[in-house]
Amino acid sequence: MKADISKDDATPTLDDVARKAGVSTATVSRCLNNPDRVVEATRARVMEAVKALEYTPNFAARVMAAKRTFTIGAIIPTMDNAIFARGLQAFQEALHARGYTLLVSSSAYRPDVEEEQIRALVARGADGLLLIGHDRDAPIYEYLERQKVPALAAWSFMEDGQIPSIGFDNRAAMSALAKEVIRLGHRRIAMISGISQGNDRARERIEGLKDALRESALDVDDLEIIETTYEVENGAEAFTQLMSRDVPPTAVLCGNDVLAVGASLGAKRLGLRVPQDVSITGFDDIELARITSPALTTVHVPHREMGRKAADALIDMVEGKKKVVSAKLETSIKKRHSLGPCPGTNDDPDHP
Amino acid sequence: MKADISKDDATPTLDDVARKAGVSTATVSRCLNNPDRVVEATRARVMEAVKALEYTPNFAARVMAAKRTFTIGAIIPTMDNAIFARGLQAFQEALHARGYTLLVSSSAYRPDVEEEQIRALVARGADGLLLIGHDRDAPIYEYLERQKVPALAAWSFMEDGQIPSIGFDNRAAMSALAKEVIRLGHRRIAMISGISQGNDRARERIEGLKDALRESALDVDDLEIIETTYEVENGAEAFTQLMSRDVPPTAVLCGNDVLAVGASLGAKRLGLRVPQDVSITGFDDIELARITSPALTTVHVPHREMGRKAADALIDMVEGKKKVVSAKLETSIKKRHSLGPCPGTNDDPDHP
DNA sequence: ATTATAAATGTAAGCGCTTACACTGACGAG
DNA sequence: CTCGTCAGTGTAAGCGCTTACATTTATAAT
Repeated sequence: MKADISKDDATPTLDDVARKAGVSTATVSRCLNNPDRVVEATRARVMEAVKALEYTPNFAARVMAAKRTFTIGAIIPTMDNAIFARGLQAFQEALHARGYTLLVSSSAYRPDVEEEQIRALVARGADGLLLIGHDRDAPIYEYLERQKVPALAAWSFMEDGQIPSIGFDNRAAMSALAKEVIRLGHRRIAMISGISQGNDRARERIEGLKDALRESALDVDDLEIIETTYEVENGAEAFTQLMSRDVPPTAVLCGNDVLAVGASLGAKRLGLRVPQDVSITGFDDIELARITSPALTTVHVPHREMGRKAADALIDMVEGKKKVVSAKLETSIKKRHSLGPCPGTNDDPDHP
Repeated sequence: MKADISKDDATPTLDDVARKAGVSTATVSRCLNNPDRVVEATRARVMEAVKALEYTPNFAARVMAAKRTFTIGAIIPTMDNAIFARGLQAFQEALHARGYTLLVSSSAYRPDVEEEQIRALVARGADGLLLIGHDRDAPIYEYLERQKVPALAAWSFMEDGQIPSIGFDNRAAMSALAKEVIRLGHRRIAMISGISQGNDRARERIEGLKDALRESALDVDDLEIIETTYEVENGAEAFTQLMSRDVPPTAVLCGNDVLAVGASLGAKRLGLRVPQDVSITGFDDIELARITSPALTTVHVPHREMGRKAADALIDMVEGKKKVVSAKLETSIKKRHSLGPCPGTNDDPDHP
């Protein structure tokens, strides 16, 4: 009795499908990629064979031959935090709608790790890359250019960056919020920021606050800023530190909502009421901002819109449709309850 | 004047490196993959060429030839929610430490999307897959088996599942929490659960509550359960609904922290104090649970440990080291402030 | 019917890498 | 001095797919 050679336990290949359908591999390939270049009857036969064999194209082989992966990579600073979650979810949905798959990896806010991940994704054939912000060394942009992998920056807007961006003006947004704080009578203002090194969003937000201070003729040198990593507990600690000063601030602006929630927590521990004793503001308007109490006055960022637009723009770049795609999205101040008039001020501008 | 053929603008290949170093492609390949099989002097020369050319191996080609990708795929129900974030972060870190890359995609809690993503990741050559829970149709497991792609389930433990799991006993954990609730005098108990269809974690948690009820000789039929998707606002709405009953519950157990925070929010809107008027509990112990007020009494799940162990177990499976790796992790009840004695009960068992 | 033209399909050459196998030369044993 | 051994390299055969080009077949115009 002969061994049954055809007992094919391995995963079927294009060749198997072709043989089964009685056509050439080219035809099978066309059925899968350009169905309209194959006559109906043949296509039906091929598709049947595909189904019968449960054929799935080998991705690596396809990539190698076609030099396209329909894969977009995204490298975000962290997954362990909701800041990027919503925008990324929208980004993925939009990609999916256009037939692309998203690969996500995180850099832990470390430039060297980010670079490694960029190379890994490019090596894996990502057709395009979504990066957060603009802060990175020139060589990596050159690398991307050499590899001809288009990249787009999000969560930050820069008119003439090395790569186009879909984002918002962190500086102007923070400035607007700070002006509101100042309008409410606050003069002693402090800030808890994320680490600004290698993070243009954080840096721009700081600058925005300074802009507002200057515009109101307040002394920028008086501004105390504590930089810390994005964790609730760190926000609490920084806040405690700030309030231990001889002349503690009456308003603490935070670089993001996570830090602001931490500050809130710090205030609670110190027995301070927000906003009666001290005002706190956030940035990003993640869900957390709404459900914490008091609910955070913060800068609303259109995360979902940003994700969606970034996806469309990036795919356009990948498919070579358009060139310049940068877009500046509008942010707004979301007034909730963590910001109030400066204590000791007689006149609340909103209730004169 | 002849065109300068050697002006190679394209990305360098193994061949280019080999030529530059004056060796064969096999040697270059060996330098990269089995450095000790090449003599020092040659290796140095090759490495120099690699550096000079800024050579990066073509991933697809490597995969195709070697049939290994050093890539692990993970499919989680959603990224738009912190439940999986921490565990996944730990998972990625552990993978990275062992030289693997993580590819994440999300299924939006939809079985059909999950299946699509599984196939996509397998096609992309994932060496192994991390899946959440055990609820999926048999054919997909057969597919995985046929493709010889090992998979591991996390966030759920099942002794004899189709695939091994690194998780915890959702049922026992919820039962333990419910017993605590009952011990505090609560008799009218309700639950807000995630959609249990296709979600074994949600289902097990419901069963756990029922177990506790039965053990305390309470009528399971009296238990009202509202199922809704994991969003804060849905938790609030479900809570409001529950409290509008003729005989509202005195304790509302939630399928997870997000829903519990929503319930809390609902209570606030209704003017109910937690836990004086009504008790609320969560599940998962994500950061949110600690910072919401009142801080949530919830089930603590060792997310980071789970992620780490899952990574190690999965890699062991991929590398064929071990076979059975299932592990049941311990959970604990995290007592905070959202659970109190039943109102109207004279005796608080903790302060008799 | 005949031929020009277009549509459908087949042929086969890679894509860039790994690896089985072949080869070379140095070394120690006999 | 010869031969077997073996470490270090080279040769070349794929891996499974896409696609330019060649070939065949259908369609339309004469």
